This record gives sequence, C-alpha cells and structure tokens, in this order.
Amino acid sequence: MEKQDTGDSSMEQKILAAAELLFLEKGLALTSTTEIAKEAGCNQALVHYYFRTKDRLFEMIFEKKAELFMKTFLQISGELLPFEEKLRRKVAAHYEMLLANPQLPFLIINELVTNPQRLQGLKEKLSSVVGSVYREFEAELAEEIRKGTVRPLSVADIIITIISLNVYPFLGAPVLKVAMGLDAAGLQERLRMRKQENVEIVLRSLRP
Amino acid sequence: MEKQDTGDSSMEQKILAAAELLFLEKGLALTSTTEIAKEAGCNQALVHYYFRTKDRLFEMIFEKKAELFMKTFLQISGELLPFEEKLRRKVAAHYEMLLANPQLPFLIINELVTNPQRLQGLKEKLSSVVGSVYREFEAELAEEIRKGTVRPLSVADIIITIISLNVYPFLGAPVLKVAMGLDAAGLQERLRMRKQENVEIVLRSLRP
DNA sequence: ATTATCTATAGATCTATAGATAATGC
DNA sequence: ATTATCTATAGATCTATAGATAATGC
Repeated sequence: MEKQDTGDSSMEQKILAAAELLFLEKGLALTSTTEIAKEAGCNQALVHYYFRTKDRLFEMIFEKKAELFMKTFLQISGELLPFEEKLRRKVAAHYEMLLANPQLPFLIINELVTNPQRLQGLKEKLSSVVGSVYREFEAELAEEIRKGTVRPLSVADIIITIISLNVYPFLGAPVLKVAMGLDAAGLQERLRMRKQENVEIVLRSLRP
Repeated sequence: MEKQDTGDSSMEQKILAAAELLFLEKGLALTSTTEIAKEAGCNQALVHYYFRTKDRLFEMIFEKKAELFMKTFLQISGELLPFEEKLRRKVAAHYEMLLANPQLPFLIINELVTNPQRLQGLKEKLSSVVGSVYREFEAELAEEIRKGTVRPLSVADIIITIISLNVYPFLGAPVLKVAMGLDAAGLQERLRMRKQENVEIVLRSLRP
C-alpha cells in the first residue's frame, strides 16, 4: 500500500475547502474564521496559523475563482472553425462552466461591488491573456462584418450580451426559484435547458 | 413664509435616507448602525429609537426597493398596443428604471442569496399583482404564437431573457468598468446605449 | 407631559496573536 | 528540532437598551 495521500486531507487543505464552501455561499463579510474552523474540524487559531489573515485566505480562493470565471472564453479559441460555430461553442462552454460552478457569479459580483479595489490585482493578472483573445475575436468579427454575415456590432456589446444571458440566471436563481415556484431540482432542470436558448439568442442577435 | 417642511429633513427621514444610501452601496451585513447614524448626523442610539432593530430598518427599505424592481413590467400593460410595440416599451421601461436605480439589482440579489428566507414575505406580497400580469402576458403570447408571429417560447424564457439582458450590465458594472478601461462617465454612457441593443435582441429572440 | 436626542454600557461577536502542548521527522 | 494543533485572551467592533437631558406641544 502507498502512503495515504494527505494532499486533500491535510488540515490545511480542509481549511481551504471549508473556506471555499462558505465564501461561495455567503461571501467574505458574512463568513467568520470561527465558522471556517468549525467546518474544517479544527480550532479557529489554526486558520490563522496557515493563512495569517482571513483576507489572505479569501484572496487565494477569490483569485483562483475569478480566473476561472474570466478565462473560459479562451478555451475554444485557436481551433479552425467557422465563426458561427466557434461562437456557438464559446457560449456553450461558458455556460457549462457556470453549470459546474453555479455560485461563482455571486462570489465575484458580491466581492467586486463591495470591495472594488480588489479589481486592480485581477486586472494586471488577466490583462495580457485576455487582451490577446480579445484582439483575435475583434479581427474575426471585423472580417464577418465586412463579408456582411454579421451586423455591425462591437466586440464589447457581444460579450456583454453573452455574459448577461449566461450569468444572470445563476445570480437570479433565488428569485427564479420563488417566482416560478420551483424546488432545487426544478431550478437545476430549468438552468440546464437554458443553455441552448442562450446560444440561439446570441446567434440571432448577430444576424444582419 | 411657510413653516419649513420637515417631512424630508426630520431626523427620522435623514436616518432612512442614510440607511438607503449605505444599504444600496454595501448591503445589510457590511453597514453598521453606527455608520448610518454618522451619515444621518445623529448618534447611533437614535437609529434604534426610531427603527428598533437594524433588520427592521433594512426590511422597510428592502421591501420598497424589491417592489420597484419587480413591478416595472406592470406599467405598460393594459394599453391597447400591438404585441411587439408593447413588449418594446416594457423592456425599455424596465431598463430605464434600472438606469435610475443602478444599485438596485445588487441590493436585491445580494440579500436574497445570503438571506433566502426574506423571499417568503416578498412572494406573498407580490404574487397577486404579478400573477395577473403574468397571465395576461401569457394569453397575448399564446395568441401571437398561434398566429405564427412569434416562435414557440414560454413566458418564463422570455422574462429570463429580458431580465438577464437588462439587469446584468448593472450588476457587472465594476467588471465592465475595469474590463473596458472606462471611468464612471464612460460606464454611464455605455449603459445608456445598451437600452436599444437590449430591445433589439429581445425582439430578434422572438422571431419565428 | 411627551417626544427627541444624547451618553454610557452590557453582552455578543469576531480577528489575530501569544504561549502551551502534542505530533512528526531526522 | 520543527511543525501542527490547542487554549486563552486582548482589542476592536457592533447591536441594542437603560437612563439622563433637551426640545416641543399643549
């Protein structure tokens, strides 16, 4: 038998996992280190022993999640596909990332609204990667507009459309749930079906 | 000279206004009664004298705002207009309400995610009014679908589309600002231009 | 008299650290 | 020896209330 892998079960990892769970649920301000310790199964001092401050712990989790949130658009690029098909896949991939991480939008929006200076760090971290993809998409879009297969639109507008359609249902989930009288399973089902609808709406929004 | 109108300048009103300002900015949890008092220009005990608990004060503001947020769709109904024109106006009116209250979506989403039981009260308060408008819209939509002027879609899907497109830009404002390198004025400008685009996308999403 | 406002404070957090003890690796 | 974990606590909030004083309405 190999030595048991402690990578996921060491107390440090347990604290990280507990913090992620709670931060995703309630955000930074409403989660106490006492609660994190309880969830992880240790005392509160240990949280500080490993991560020094609550803010540093949060930052580690937040940066990882924010990167995930913002980088999804990159995944499909580079492949040799027609514009429409590539876009279709990007929208779907973004939506699938959200289905797998439904609490992500809340974490990010909540934190960036209440604590805008956290954006600065993110910006520097992401601008180089995001910038190149943005320019690639911009060039492809210009070509489509020139050919007349897409109506004149800015990249920014298209991205806002995609993110709005994909992200909002997850942010508004509690409202949707009550407004439509759904339980957790019904909500899940509805969210799953929304993917195709979003792809469809995005494509329609581009037609000349 | 008339006696000065104290309706807006009484300390009670000042506290309410200060609380609204701060709750909209940071939500319930991050706003202290001490801060509200300071903003209103009194001491902290007075906040409790008038409103007993922070939660009751929050609830008064929240319910008013939530009603505003959810009732906008009602405004255009009843008028004798073709379906498309009515929808056009509803989407625009909803967006204009958001332009006038850009922090509203954050307040509501933030609170409903972190404190879902607050939904119960809202549900009872709104279901009767919202229900009737919903059914009216449902009937009109069914008629359009029968005529073949709108592709088969559920009311729920259309409402999700509208709310997603309209609400998200305001929730994501901090991200947009950084992502596009805009200042406050540039953001304002971009948000204003988005109204027409949203109306356009909604109408395109319905075509058969 | 009643209502509005203030000062002071009890009691409940919560974060971060100091210092003691237990576990581990050499 | 070093690292992990615990207990205890200082110091900083923050909410809510009690009780004193000032302002107002009759």
